[in-house]
Amino acid sequence: MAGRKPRMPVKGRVTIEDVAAAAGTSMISVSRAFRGSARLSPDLRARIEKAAAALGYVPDRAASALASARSMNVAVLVPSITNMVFVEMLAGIDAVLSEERYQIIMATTNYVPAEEERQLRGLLAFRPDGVLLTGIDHLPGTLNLLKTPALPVVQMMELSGEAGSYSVGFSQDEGGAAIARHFAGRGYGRTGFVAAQLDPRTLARGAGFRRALKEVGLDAPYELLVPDRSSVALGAALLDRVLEERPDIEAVFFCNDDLAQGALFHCQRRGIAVPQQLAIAGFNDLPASAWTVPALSTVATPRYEIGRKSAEMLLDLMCGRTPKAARLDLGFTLHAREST
Amino acid sequence: MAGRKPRMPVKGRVTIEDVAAAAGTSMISVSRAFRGSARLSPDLRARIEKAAAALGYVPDRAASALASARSMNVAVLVPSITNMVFVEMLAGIDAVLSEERYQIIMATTNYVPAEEERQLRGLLAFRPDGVLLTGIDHLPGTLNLLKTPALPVVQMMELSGEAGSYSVGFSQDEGGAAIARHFAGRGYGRTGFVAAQLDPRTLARGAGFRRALKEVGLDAPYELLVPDRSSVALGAALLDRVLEERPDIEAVFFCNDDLAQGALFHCQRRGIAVPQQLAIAGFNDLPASAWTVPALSTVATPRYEIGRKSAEMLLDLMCGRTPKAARLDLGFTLHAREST
DNA sequence: ACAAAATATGTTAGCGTTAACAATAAGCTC
DNA sequence: GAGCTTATTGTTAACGCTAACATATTTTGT
Repeated sequence: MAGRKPRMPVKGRVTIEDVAAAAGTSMISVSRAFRGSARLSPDLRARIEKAAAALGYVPDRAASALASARSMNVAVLVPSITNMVFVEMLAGIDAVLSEERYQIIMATTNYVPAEEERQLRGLLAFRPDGVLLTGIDHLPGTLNLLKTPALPVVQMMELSGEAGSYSVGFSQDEGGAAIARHFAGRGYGRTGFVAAQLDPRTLARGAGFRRALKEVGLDAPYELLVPDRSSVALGAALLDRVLEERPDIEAVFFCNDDLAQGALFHCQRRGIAVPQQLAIAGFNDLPASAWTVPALSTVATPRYEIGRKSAEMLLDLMCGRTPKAARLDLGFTLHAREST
Repeated sequence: MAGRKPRMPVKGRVTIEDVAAAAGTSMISVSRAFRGSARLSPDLRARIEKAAAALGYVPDRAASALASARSMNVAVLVPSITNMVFVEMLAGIDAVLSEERYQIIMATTNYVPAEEERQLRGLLAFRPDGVLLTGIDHLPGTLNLLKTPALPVVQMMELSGEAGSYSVGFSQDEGGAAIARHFAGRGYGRTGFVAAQLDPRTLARGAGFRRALKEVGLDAPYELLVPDRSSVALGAALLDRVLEERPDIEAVFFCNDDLAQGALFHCQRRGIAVPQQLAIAGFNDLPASAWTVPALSTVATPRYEIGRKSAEMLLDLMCGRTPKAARLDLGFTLHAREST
């Protein structure tokens, strides 16, 4: 009306309206055709599909999300994707969600709770229909962000005791305890626990290890905890420190396989016989751990299944269904191999 | 007007209008405050920020993208995130893009060109402002999808000869050749090339290896190529096949470090001395490769830098600037270690 | 002191899609 | 064949935000 300059049409963007015009129908029918479910005559559907293909139409999620109040996005927060454990978990999540046409919007927290909150805030701008968090320890602000729009949330890797919260994982504490009992069964008395990247799951493993040693009547372990990020290189370095401080140590539980592999290699290099002079155990069962020489004893964790089941639980919540259980324990498996 | 039932207000969603009301100002000022750049009086800005914080306002990217024709999303396609190489590349991309408030929307192609096209179509629904692709080989349909909206695209890991296309990477072919020359320098005459997951980059390494062997006057290598996904386990299995068919082989170039590590471990298990009885080289220099015993000879690839530089180049393109170069070669480094 | 320029804020109309209706055509019951 | 249901298609008004203007308000130059 008022003589405003019309906005420059964005070049080349094909909209639902263009498709409708080309197919000789209305926008809403095109919308229905693309969402599948609605009833359309096969004839109309075919015409629309042809027109859309010819024009190279790609639906706009932003517009769709705005209009429908469903984004078909799921926000996923993981500590790191340098760690294969979380990558495999993501693969499980994606396998389930992509089937239902949900898109994963992912961010990494670098194991820092404040970073989790910051990244979550960024992901919420995508108006996700649900959220998957790693672990059960979150800042109050993080939980607050999820409270106002009452977003469905599932926590992964650990089991929550909190009422009204959903979680899929296993007992990290029991995992550590399993290693302790294994050490006891092998007759190792002077043990150690070496950990890096002291996230809650790592600490829980240590706590379980300590507890179970006590339960079977063994001495408390020598402990070496450092805040650095785990790596094979760090495992080698920490092994040196352990042997310097406790030359008589018999068995060491490394909080994950990266460290354990590094220690294993370093023993080889230093000519320390594993397990005769020193037994080594890890955690997670990374793909290479079965193939090192000696093969690494470790606790295999079902992260792919955790990803799948978490996604399924979230799917239930997003569709308004009640999940069978609010807390799903998928357990773990001790693999006693050559290194112990 | 017509007595339509008003749409249920979506519960709990705080909009820019709510913030404006609470701060006693207009929507546009809130919008400006959140986008930073626009000029606002410090007083108004403070009031808006306070109101937004109190209400727990989170901007809606979908609405913003729709209104501004800029999504601040960048689509990234990688073959796999099980492969650490691409994870590190992603880290480089994210380091640069998150700085400029862009969000990465990522999908994996599983090394399948048709899957790349399918996933790209899904990502385009996010109306990304730019696209990062892995490799320079794409289906015609894939390129077509990117042509219509004239999206900025940068190709990563390989160098494109195509005019008008942008790429950041290194010569995979030359990487393979470097191993060949290294083998020649060490005096190995009977060589082999073992590859899995036959993507274009893997094949280029093989081609370079073959070419350079010829150049230095050595026999063509024994070759074992399988389509399976690379893994440590597969490396061990392939080593057996190599030794069965060519017991007199002196040096084997595995197309990546996963396979090479598996072969290394397997030699150890079978009591084959590396490098005395058999020399082994890999490709990529994974973190563990410097720590195995013997340490693995390999070609270190600058994937983190490739990620960074690709993102910077894309940033240039998205802002309408012309990148310094359309093709950026970041090279590679041969690490001759104990395994050769 | 007064126009000109710069700064700060507001108004309006979409962006591309879908929910909620409305309308029309076709099929069915008895 | 009237009255009802069902299947198919269309119309309109949002969704939450920002571009493009318009309108104060202040600063600057001379």
